Amino acid sequence: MINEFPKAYEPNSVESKWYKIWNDNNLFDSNRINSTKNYSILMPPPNVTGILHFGHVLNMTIQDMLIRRKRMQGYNVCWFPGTDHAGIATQTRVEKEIAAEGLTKYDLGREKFLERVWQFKEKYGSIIIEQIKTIGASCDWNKQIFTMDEAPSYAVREVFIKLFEEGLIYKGKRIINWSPLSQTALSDEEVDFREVKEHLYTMRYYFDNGVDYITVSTARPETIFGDIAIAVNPNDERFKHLLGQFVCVPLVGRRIPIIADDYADPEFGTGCVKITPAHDPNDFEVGLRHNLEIINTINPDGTLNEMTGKYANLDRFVARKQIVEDLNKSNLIEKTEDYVHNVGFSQRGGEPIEPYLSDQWFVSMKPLAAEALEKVTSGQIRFHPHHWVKTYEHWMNNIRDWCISRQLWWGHRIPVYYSEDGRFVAAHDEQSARIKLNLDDSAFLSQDTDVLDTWFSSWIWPMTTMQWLHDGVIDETDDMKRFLPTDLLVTAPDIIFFWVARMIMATSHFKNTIPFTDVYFTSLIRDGKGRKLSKSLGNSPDPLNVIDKYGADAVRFTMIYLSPLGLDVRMEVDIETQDIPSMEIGRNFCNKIWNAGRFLLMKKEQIVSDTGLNNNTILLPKDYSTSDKWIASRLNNVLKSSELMLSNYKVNDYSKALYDFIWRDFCDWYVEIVKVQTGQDAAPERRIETINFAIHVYETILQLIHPIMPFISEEIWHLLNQKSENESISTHNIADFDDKLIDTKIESNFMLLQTIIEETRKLRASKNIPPSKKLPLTISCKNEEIAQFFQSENEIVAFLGRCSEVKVGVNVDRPSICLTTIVHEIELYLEIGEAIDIEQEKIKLSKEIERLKNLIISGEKKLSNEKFMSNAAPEVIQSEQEKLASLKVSLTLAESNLNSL
RNA sequence: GGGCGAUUAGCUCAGCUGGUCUAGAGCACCUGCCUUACAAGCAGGGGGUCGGGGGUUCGACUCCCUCAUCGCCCA
Repeated sequence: MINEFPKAYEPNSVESKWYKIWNDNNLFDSNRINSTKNYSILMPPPNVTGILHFGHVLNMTIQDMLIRRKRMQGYNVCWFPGTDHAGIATQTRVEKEIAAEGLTKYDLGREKFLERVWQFKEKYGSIIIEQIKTIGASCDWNKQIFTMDEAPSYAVREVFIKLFEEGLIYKGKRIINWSPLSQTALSDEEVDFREVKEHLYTMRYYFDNGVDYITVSTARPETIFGDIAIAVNPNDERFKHLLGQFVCVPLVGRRIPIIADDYADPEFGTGCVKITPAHDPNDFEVGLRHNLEIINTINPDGTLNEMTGKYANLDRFVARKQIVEDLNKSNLIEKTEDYVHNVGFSQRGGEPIEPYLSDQWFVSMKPLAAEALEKVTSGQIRFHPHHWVKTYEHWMNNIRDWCISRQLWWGHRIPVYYSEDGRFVAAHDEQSARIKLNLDDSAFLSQDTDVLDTWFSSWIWPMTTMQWLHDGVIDETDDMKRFLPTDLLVTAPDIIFFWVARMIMATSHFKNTIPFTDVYFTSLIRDGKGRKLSKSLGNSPDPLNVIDKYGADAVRFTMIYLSPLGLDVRMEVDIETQDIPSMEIGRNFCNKIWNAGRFLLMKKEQIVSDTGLNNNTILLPKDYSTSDKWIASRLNNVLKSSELMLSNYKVNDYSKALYDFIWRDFCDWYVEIVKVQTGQDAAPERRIETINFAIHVYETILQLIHPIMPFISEEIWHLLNQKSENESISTHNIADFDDKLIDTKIESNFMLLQTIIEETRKLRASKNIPPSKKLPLTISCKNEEIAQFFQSENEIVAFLGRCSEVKVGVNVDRPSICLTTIVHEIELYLEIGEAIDIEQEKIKLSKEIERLKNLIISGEKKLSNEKFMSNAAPEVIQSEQEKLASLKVSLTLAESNLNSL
């Protein structure tokens, strides 16, 4: 058997082996068992053409942990996986691909181009899903959907039609965020504002007389061709007399009026502001109020158009330079100042967005927001960490309509049909559109050429994953009955508006329920310099390389261990070697767990061969030693707290609790003690029952770590049990904690034992005595009870303290040559068998006496403070009194030791 | 400008509703060890006036105010 238990854990082969077996055995199938308890999680769909990054790794691990935990608790679990079509990103990539062939999408035409995108999706679309599998994600793959699949597409159309008919979707000519690079509209959420250093130009707008002028400041002189008015504040006394007069737009020559509008801020610039309704959202509003003409002067690709004369076809920023130069030549610029202001950038392409006037489709958000806000503020949906509720509230209370149309080809085409007479209607197909429009079968219709924002299919994800409206009709599916609302959503906080908020809106509006009860916002992963790991910065190693190096379990564990709730994670990364050195935490932990298992199994084999007893009889609680009781108490504590931690999504605390319990309590202490308790001197039955008990505790440990480290726990579980591959640790319910086994008295007794052993080790270490040199130890106790305790644990102290013998007694005389220490009124005498440095010992003792005295003074001060005595809780006072008494005894002992030196 | 969060050992962080804290862990550093699994390990050590200031309290890393620095979100 030991041959099968190599000295070091080799994750790679183990991981690929088990994932295949799990999958083949339908372990992740949500119909695997028939339970009344359901638990489900919606996977945030990654982009179909994306590749795995560390954000995914953390996110997927958290989800998998909770899914696996519930699976081990007998729940009927379903983790809904899928991918989204990522409109702009995917289309851009395919455009690049065909550009390499010297083609544009217009050369191919819409249909041919879409064929290419589908080919691209077929080729690359499953990469990320396969990568997610290497992490060990236990999704129900039978339920995987893609946003462009037929069923969710049907639902998308149906949702559009419903909202259109309810009047919640409308078409309008608005200033929207235009991406010149992708040549499409974007929603407000897809724009990032950044401060940029530019210039503020103050230009002269001359009156008809050609002598007088007013000055107007702008950061965007290239938009003067669209100027249609100059606005001043109606209360601005400086300009009241000019209202109604006309000035001449520099370079352009157009005469425009001076109008009064509150939008003009007397404090800003000169107090006069040029109004360019086609190129600024605020100016657009002014234009509406004053019924001004709208002149568009920019092309969709960000170049100036024919309205700008000689500047036509120049890029907006090139044109700006040119125009400023020309204005200066004509002495039309009064001054140029440095100017820092916020500019919107496309999240996708990174270029400055252009406020652009165009016909777009919008979802009217205010009617949807009220209910969605209430779902969160009322606590029906809980956010973790809770502080995100404020951000959510703010967005909902200041919500603006959602621009959902995109001038792309890849995506769900807007299901709106126009008749020749200009009417339009939302419908699934031409035929039903004709019926709705009262047209005969032969009437010509054209479909809207735009597609919908990708998030328009994502916001109904909670329902489409459950096959809602997959045929446009079925409004309630079996999955919905079982799993809606789902239990948890795990996502990065940057998509709280894009996705979380809108899913809540959609589910509330269409199904009058919530999509999930809990939302966990994950940490952001940053490099050692605090920068977010990102592809564009090139500061992220490929997670697969890191997994290959350390194993998926190690990576999973480390990510969880380093990710506190609500805070970002910083990790040193090395791009050259594709390494994240801190992954050693998880790898070393795996190694520790592995070797503990290896040892227990070896030990059992040895005992079986020594005694001839080969059974699985486990020690009964009535026969537990102090140490057995202690580990049982610690184990049950961990079982209890892990349930509490996981049900509160404290996954980081969970990993820490396991790490400390397994490494410190189990390996450092209990396994060492097992070596004593199963030694040759022990009774054969006792030996086999004790090792079986230790293995039993260890198996529970495997169950505890399985959610975080599924592969290694499965592998060892099989090595221990010789189970068939069809069985899995994850289908055996995890043990419940037993409150009766949690014993604080035992734990404090054991702590005293630990302290004595540690003090003994410290004495040894202070003289650098190697562990091979065993020395006699005397434990001098203050009373018989404690002496008896140490007498009974004599062997353990001897083994762990590397002692040749341990003498225990009450107020034992100090041997003439020894190192001493006093702890909890107990004196330790370690005979090192050689002369000790008296002076050094005196210094040590004097320091100790000083320390004790200080503590005694502060304790006495506290206890003589009347206010403390009258205000503090009785148990606090009592513990202070006990502490003081104990300190005094220790002081006396230390002083007498010093005197005897 | 508004909101949220952070500031504890050289680094990364625990420390929840104030009193077992004489402030912990891991990494790094130093010392000693191939000791009944694990050197990816074991045993031990050094290192912090808990960002500054003020307040509440018998008592503050913990609560309040304020300032500073950093990060994120919204305008």
